[in-house]
Amino acid sequence: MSPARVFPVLQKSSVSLQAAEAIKSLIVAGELGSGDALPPERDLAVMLGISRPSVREAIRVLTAMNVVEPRHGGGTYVTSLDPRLLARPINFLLQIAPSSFLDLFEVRQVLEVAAARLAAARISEEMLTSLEELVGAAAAALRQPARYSELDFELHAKVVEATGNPIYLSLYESVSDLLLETRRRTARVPAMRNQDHDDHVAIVAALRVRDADAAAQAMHEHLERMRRVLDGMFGEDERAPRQKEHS
Amino acid sequence: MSPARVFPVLQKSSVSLQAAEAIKSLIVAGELGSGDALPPERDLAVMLGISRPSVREAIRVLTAMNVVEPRHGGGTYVTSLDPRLLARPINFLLQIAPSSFLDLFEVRQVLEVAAARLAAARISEEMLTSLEELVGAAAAALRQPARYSELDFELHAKVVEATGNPIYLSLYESVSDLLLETRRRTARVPAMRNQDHDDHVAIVAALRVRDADAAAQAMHEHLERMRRVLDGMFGEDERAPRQKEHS
DNA sequence: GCTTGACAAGTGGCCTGACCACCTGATTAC
DNA sequence: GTAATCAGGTGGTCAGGCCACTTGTCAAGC
Repeated sequence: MSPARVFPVLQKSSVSLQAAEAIKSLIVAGELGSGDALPPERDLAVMLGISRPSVREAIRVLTAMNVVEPRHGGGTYVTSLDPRLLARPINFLLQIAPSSFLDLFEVRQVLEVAAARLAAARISEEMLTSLEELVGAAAAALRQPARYSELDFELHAKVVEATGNPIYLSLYESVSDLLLETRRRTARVPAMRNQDHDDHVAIVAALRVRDADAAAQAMHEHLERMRRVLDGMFGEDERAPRQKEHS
Repeated sequence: MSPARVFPVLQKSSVSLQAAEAIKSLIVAGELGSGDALPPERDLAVMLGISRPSVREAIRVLTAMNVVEPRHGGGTYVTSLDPRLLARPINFLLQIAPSSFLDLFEVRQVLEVAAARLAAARISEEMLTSLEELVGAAAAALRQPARYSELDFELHAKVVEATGNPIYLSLYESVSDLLLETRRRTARVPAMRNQDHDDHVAIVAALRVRDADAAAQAMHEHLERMRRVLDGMFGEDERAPRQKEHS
């Protein structure tokens, strides 16, 4: 028994992924920071002792992770490393998860209600005024479905943003992305927009006075109303929303 | 004003990243599933109208995301797509910003408290007995850190599973997997284990009588205790951890 | 003197073609 | 019938080249 322990590294990873790791660890070690330029691909290849195609694979991997950003003809640079950027690739996880709209909406509801509660304690003054401006703009756009829906979207995202938790935000963004179509459909009814707007006013008011329970409660009721509408649109039998329409 | 609107796509993305997206959408659409083989790189190049190096870049990106797994000489296959695997790449974020552990834990807390609430209403009799068995087994393992930690893990996952919402489960699994190391560290203290166990008993008891508020409350307090410990480990002053120590 | 234009070097984007290492299944030798 | 061998398919890597874009320089024009 005790099979390993002697074998040191066992690196089955490809050279390009090793190169990507090497660059990442330079960033972790602080040798490379936001905005810094990487050496040219050709130089990097020599430095790492590998070929240029392999270097390019490594850079592509880091590009897909939003760690690095190549500019055609102008070099490759470390991004802002904003946690919201780095956490983005989770989207794919949600896209793949077996799900129905109702399941997704339930997750959205949980995330947003909790976000309202957290935001009440942490929201900044700027964020608060910005929210109030959004509500004002929405009031003026009650008769323009597309415009209203845009503002609605922005408002909800801002509440989540106000939690100050970037991971939370990117999770919310992906859920909300997947629900985009359902949001468009509920926004089409004028009466619905009026109700929504009243709800928004209540939510922002609760945030203004930093009443966490009231904010959570208002958000809960707001989404509960929408859920009831969705329930009618996507009954039980509409599970598994992803399938081909032909063949 | 209104600058865009006319320009349709503006695809500045490289062909390899586009190819990666194309393959991903095949998976999302269900045309490609777990364990399926991708076409050989050479064929894929012809099919997508690009060169093999570009295809390889795309495959490398998907490999780094744990979506696909090439076997030298044996083809490239879609992985299990396990949420825990897909979430792994965020580790980089946790490395460059250790304070994100707190953000991540906050997400876990929100998910689990809400899960406890939902589970109280929906949990099945089998699930309930299974939970009670787990608590019993944990009581007997209070002096075996590794074993206890295993049971603890299983119990929490089961509560989330009892919501009946698969998205919840994959979100929870990925978050919890990323926090694995921190869980190991908090589980090392014997006194902590006793406290944890008492909390678990309370949670399961609340689920047994289907008291949603009590279950949520018990879960909240349980995690709140753990959060306080983590707060000490990754406190505020650990922000902005990346700088060079030499010039 | 200042601006403007063309030019050249540097750099990323992409491709062709080749060789090697590894796996698999069929064929062959025993 | 079994085992060794071999050939084809496939991923891993490299070399070298051409194109597109950016940037700085430098000369021509104002």
